[in-house]
Amino acid sequence: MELNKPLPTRQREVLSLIVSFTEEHGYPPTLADLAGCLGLKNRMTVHQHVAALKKKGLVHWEPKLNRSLRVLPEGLQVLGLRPEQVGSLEAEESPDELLPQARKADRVQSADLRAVGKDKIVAFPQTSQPGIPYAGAIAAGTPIDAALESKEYLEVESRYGESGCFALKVKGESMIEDGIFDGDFVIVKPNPSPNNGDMVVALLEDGSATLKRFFKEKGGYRLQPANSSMEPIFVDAASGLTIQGTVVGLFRKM
Amino acid sequence: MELNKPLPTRQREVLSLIVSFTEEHGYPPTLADLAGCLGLKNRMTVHQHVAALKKKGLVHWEPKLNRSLRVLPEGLQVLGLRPEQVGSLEAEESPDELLPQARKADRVQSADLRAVGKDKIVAFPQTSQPGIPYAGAIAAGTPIDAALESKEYLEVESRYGESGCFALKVKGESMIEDGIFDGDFVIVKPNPSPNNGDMVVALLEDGSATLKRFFKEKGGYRLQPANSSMEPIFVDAASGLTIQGTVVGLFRKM
DNA sequence: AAGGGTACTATACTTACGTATGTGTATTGT
DNA sequence: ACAATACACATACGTAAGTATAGTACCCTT
Repeated sequence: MELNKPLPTRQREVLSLIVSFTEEHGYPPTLADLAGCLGLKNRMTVHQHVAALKKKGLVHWEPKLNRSLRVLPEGLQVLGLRPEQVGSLEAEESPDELLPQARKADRVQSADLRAVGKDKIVAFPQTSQPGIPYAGAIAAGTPIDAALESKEYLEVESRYGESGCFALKVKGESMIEDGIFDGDFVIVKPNPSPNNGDMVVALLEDGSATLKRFFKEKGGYRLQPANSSMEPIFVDAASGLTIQGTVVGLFRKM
Repeated sequence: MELNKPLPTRQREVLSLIVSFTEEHGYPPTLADLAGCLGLKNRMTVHQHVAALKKKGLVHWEPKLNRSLRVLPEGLQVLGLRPEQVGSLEAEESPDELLPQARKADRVQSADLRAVGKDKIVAFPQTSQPGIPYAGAIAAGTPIDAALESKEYLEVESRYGESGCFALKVKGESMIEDGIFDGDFVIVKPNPSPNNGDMVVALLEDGSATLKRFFKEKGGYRLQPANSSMEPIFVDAASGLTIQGTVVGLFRKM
């Protein structure tokens, strides 16, 4: 079986060290450099580790070419780094020893877990994000490794956050047949005039808000759930139906 | 007496070549590399030129250290380039005035390191999106206007983009009963070891990728679609099943 | 008990790379 | 005419750096 194996500790350390060494010195390390930083007595050990990294497609390394070592985007991803963060002389911890680097990666991971386990909507300070790397269509064969070099990013917040959109958490099953489940978040764009068939957030007379599809009919409006066990709501044109916006996106955490 | 002498043609060419070579290859050139690019038959000629450049303080060049050649800011200035335009990997852009104050401070701090090592400064865009305003649960009455004052934000990219996650576009209907439709984006976290019942991106022997729920069973694995009209896939433990990651989020554009 | 992956060491190469030394030719400007 | 500078080439040498081969040891899982 070939389940995604975790990168061996030492290889991850080497990978991380290549990044920090290159950042610090402005040129890539030699095997001897790496060995020295790792406290190894022999270059061959590093040679083996780097060879493994190359085989896994995480680094670029031309045979017999001095200092040609380079960490590929895939490698940065393994370390939890973004390409934009590398190459800048940013606040990094001492690159000399390498254990802190390894722990740094662990820290990122645990931070992620903490966020996942936490309440769904959290506002915590964050550094800039261009987006989520987009790796291609899932049925298109073997996309991951090759596609992650892509510069495409799935942009969510930048697309919706800036145009007055807001998020709502969905309760209930009224739109289940449209693939919107209880607990999902819909991204709503304030919209004065929805089109027929748009999914809208409607505010009813009684003050309750509901998520339905909007249809204009003779003498009023029909709010149609996507759940065959539920009945549509008919609203008279004269009564107070307020459309708060149309649904332009959906987000679900698992 | 020592007024600005114009840089000799050939030296300027060498200087420019160092920049472009480094950008293109990701590592600095050797003297032989430069000689080759310049059509010279001998490394010594380049050696002289580079030595002259070093003497003029335009490049950093450590004696006997392979590929330690680097163009200093002064050199970039001579070429009419701005330091921000020169990136090691690919990041660039963001002129000085857009940098937040904090980042400028970081630069001052890195001035030490510059003397020791590098001077390449790559600024990256700071779009700083806090997220999508979260307005509450949709069934909770009349939330919108009041809730928009809320300081809560639905964070998407910051949560997933940083931890090595990537996005895949879903093709097909195999997970339709789990509310994942054709055209949706799943956010995948690279995961070495999925748990039973996790939704995973699996790479099958034939090279195709598929989105299924993962179950470990005696003697192998079951990849279960969420579509009653489709059959589960059984994979023998010995054969090549690669799990590329588990699905941790879903995003749909409408 | 056997096999495989990880991790490290040691010796001994071959090649890549920087450098010293020397020669030569134009083109400048005084 | 002379020196100074820019530019180029060749030979040769020493070291920096990558690599082949071989061996040890510690875990795992089967």
